[in-house]
Amino acid sequence: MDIQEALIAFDALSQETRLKVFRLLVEHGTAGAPAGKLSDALGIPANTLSFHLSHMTHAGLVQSKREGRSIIYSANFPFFTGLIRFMVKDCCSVEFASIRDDKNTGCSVIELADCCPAPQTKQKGKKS
Amino acid sequence: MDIQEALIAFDALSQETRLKVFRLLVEHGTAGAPAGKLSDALGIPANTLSFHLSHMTHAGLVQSKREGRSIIYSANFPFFTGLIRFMVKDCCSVEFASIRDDKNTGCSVIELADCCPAPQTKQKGKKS
DNA sequence: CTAACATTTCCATTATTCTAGAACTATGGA
DNA sequence: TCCATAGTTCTAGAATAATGGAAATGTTAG
Repeated sequence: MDIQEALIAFDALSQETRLKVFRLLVEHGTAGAPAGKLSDALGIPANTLSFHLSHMTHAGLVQSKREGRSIIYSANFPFFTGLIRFMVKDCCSVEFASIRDDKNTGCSVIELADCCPAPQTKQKGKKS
Repeated sequence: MDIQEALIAFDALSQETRLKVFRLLVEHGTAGAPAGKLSDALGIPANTLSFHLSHMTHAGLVQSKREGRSIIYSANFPFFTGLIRFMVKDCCSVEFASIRDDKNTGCSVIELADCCPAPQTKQKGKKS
């Protein structure tokens, strides 16, 4: 993920209808849901939704496949986690968000500092 | 962080100048940098930058304080990590991104699945 | 082939956002 | 006080994005 891709991804997520669509698709998991179902669920005209879905597809956030008369949309999870990785690596400071790869699980492990307005009473193992 | 806040945050990050400003501020850490320095560094007219900084401040991404004649802007790291938390908790599936609190360190620990295009039967080796 | 269906494309309208010149406000120094 | 410096606000035009009606496309069933 480079800065230009991230920009387009943020843009896709910065509109209420699109963010709602994305969250709805997340609920439907990798199986996804047909455009009409999303349109019904959100009460948005099919053509308007189609515009937003196309926007999100272009951004990389969702993908689609035809299944009979329907077109099934689904969230592109690897892309979304890629965006999170970009935010941690390239838009934050290691003091607040660090990332490392866990060789055993093959996962990226992110630690977010719990730097809240009201610091905990114990808080002894704090670095920094 | 609720959906409305996240929307405004994504909007703030979805514009090239603003994302560049944020990344620049991240480099300056908690100390931050005066508006003029950002303006010079990015080659953007002061008034245009001011418009974007105000946008970002309203979103919660940055904060400012006056210091003599300068106004020092800095990244709001807790807010930004809050946005990452929101993305993991409320915009993703546990299969791809999980989050838990580490009682010892007081940090949130996120695990991002290394979900590659070709899901092998077993994947012990790391691939980049 | 025709009809019904699911979705997209085309188009015009409306709304929002970006940009930068000019004017304005706030601060510190002589 | 007057001046220079540092930023912000006002303003309006240009550019971009969102919306939904109507028409077009692609798919399946009869």
